[in-house]
Amino acid sequence: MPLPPPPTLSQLLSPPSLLLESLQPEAESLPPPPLDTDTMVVCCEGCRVWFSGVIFGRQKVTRWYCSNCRAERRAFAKQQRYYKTVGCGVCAACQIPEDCGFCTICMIRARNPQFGSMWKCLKRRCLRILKKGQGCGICQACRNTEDCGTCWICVRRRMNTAKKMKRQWKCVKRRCLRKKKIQTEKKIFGLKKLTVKWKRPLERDTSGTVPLVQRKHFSSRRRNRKCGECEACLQKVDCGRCDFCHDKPKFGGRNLKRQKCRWRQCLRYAMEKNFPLVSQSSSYMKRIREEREALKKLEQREALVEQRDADGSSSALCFLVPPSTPVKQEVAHSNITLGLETTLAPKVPHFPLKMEECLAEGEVAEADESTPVIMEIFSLGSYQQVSQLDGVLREFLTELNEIPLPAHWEVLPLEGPDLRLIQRSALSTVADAVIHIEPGLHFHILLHGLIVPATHELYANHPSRLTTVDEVVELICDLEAYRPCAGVPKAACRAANCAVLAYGDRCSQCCLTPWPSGDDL
DNA sequence: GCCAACGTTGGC
DNA sequence: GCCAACGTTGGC
Repeated sequence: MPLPPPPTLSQLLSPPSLLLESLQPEAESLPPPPLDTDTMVVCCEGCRVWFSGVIFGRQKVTRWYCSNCRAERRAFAKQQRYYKTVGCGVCAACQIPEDCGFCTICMIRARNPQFGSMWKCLKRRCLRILKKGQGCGICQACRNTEDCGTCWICVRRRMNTAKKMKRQWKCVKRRCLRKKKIQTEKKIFGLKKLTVKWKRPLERDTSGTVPLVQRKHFSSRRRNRKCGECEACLQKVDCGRCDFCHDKPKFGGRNLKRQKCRWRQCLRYAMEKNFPLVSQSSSYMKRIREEREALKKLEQREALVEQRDADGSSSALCFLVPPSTPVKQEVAHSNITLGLETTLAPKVPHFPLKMEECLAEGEVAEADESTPVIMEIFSLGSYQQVSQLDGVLREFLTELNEIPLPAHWEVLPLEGPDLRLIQRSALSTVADAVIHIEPGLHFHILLHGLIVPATHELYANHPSRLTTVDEVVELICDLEAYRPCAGVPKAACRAANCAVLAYGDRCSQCCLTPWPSGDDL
């Protein structure tokens, strides 16, 4: 049966609502009024025109629309409802005669034929239904159903037919006009404008007493993102390997990203911008880790291949230089690495070493940021062990080696299927505690060889699986709030169900166990 | 909210 | 004018 033609917006808009007519305040195109709440001059959220004489009564209104906009919105909503229930009958989706049988809705319906009939097969859902964030759906641009074919986006799309455009650019003539208008107004009347206009006293100083350097810093619209002192700022040569370098024309790139070499991006600026969040923001940490990891993987692969090519030997050492250390410095570091490998390898075979581990306790603190840090050194033997590790744990190992672990925690040599972290410092309350991360990322904790029972509150306070390095760090931080139960080193004093970790001297279980006489201790 | 893409700025 | 790269836009 042919569908009735869908109602047009103009049909839906006529006749105008009588109710709205009666409520219509005096419309004026006024400039933004002073912020006086008693004047009741309100800006319409739809057309952005200012109206005076608006009465809210007791209603709490956060968004207000003028009568025309309300009518438009109601008509639009009605039309959308129509598209959702009946469909426009014209678009490609409405032309499909049968359900696809594969979409989520069809699958659910296959399992449960009683499933609500109002849910349409996703492939048959009218294309004129506007999704949130797509635009107002009302303005002329939103109502255009086809690309103009003449704007620069359309032209470029035509030119790039062989090489598809990376992003799905929207035809200029189909970009929501209202969205644009609102954004423009926000810019004009919003805080941004004020912040641009406002000038620091230093900049306003015309006496010439302010040093040029300072004035230059504040007068620049572009913020100086260089401290000029950190390792990254002192690096004058692009690495030529990172994604931003690859983008540069001098490295044969297309100049699309136009960003500074990753290893030349000021470290202090990054810290200043993000420092308060560094320990809290998992997304920031995630981003940093992902960036570092992606590059490190690339360098790791290249370093391995290069070394194998150079040595022609399967026992070649794999040197991993931190990303902040540019390619040109690799030779120098290689010498250091060789020395370390030779002297330390027998003591800790196949173990990823960090520079801090090669320094005496006091020296660690003295090693500043500029100290080149060798992220990982391992022989092919350890490389093989790493590769034999569960895939997920292997990823995890890489991530753990990327982040600074809490003081004196380190990853243990790979033995068995678990990834293990140990507290090395004898001064720590949980010295020698070992966190075992099992394949599947479940974990358990051992202290002096005793397993912390699964009933311990520590497990309850953390996810059963450690899926991010942040969770590992949080676990460590929590763990360090405990100390070994007094019963741990003294089996005779230990309850059968000793919690191993306690807040006080003894866990609650051991507190219930009477201590034996001194002779038994 | 993220990030690719790109307009634009500012140093040279 | 060229070029590096900052800051914003807009699709996802």
